[in-house]
Amino acid sequence: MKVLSNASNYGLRALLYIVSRRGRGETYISLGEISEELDISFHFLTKTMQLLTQGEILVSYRGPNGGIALKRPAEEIMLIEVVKILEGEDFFDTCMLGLEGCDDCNPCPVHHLWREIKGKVKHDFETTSLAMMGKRINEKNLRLIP
Amino acid sequence: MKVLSNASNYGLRALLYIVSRRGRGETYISLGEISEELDISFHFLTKTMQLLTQGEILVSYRGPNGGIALKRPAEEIMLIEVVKILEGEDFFDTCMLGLEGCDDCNPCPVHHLWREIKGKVKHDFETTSLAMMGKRINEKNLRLIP
DNA sequence: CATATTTAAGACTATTTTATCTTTATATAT
DNA sequence: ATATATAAAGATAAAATAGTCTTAAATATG
Ligand code: SF4
Ligand code: SF4
Repeated sequence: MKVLSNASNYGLRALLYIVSRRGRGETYISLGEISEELDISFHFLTKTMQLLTQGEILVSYRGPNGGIALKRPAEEIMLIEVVKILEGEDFFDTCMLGLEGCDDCNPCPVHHLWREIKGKVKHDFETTSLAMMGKRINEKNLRLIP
Repeated sequence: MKVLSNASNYGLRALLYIVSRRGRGETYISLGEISEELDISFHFLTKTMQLLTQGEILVSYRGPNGGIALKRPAEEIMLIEVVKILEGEDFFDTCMLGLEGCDDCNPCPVHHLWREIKGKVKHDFETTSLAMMGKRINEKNLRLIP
């Protein structure tokens, strides 16, 4: 059961890497460092992070000592915003049986199940900020690599 | 957010079509009828249903008036069995961030969220039988097509 | 037996996702 | 100025998923 694409996985892990390493003094973190630390293909990661830069999550700076950094406070960036950029705005419009053009009034046989599941995922993503995750990672010493 | 492949979607919809139309007298329902009624590619559906036949969910019969039928009572077939055949036995072993080799003791930053979500999906699939769905479909007149 | 109907099997094509490689643009440092 | 480090952009390749087409095997019927 895969709910996120690899691109999203990489993007989220990279952001979590950044927020969990804040305060070490660096302003920009290079994509080379992230791809190496997290063992993610450099070029693929680059493309993914470009989307987040275009999506106003990150700012980037070229040249020596350049890299990427959060554009806004980590407290203000909810996971849902990241996911919507990487997966598309319609991420939560998809359906369990792949049907279309339906709502609570015109449900398919699994709508009641799907509604709850999708609701929980959406709620989780809406209420979790990068700051919360960063704190959690450091406090519990959680891993970002296999 | 897509949790099931197209093959699973088609397979489930076909099974639901069968159980919601039981008792009309036919023993076997042809793949041609199903693919037409549900607007699913005939050949693709055929391949999918072959997996379910091999997986002891269906029996098939060739020749005129042939088709497929449930091998066991609809009460005994839980959705999880179907999904595991079509998606693989490891369907519930995948992870939110795509990491591997982890469990409750070695969690990644989103493990607590993922655990709950995956648990609910698994529980839903484990406790829902084809018979329950068939009854539901007929009682509430639910649709299987877009 | 001959023919029509239906599933089984597998080759083939198309699309999407994932990954790699190459080139370009921009900034820094010497 | 020149060399170096870095992100941006885009071309190309590989792999996974989805879909189509062809042929074979089994069965029923006349
Ligand atoms: S009825 Fe609900 S679960 Fe089914 S396809 Fe529509 S929105 Fe999705
Ligand atoms: S820690 Fe949990 S959610 Fe994270 S990758 Fe492992 S099993 Fe999946």
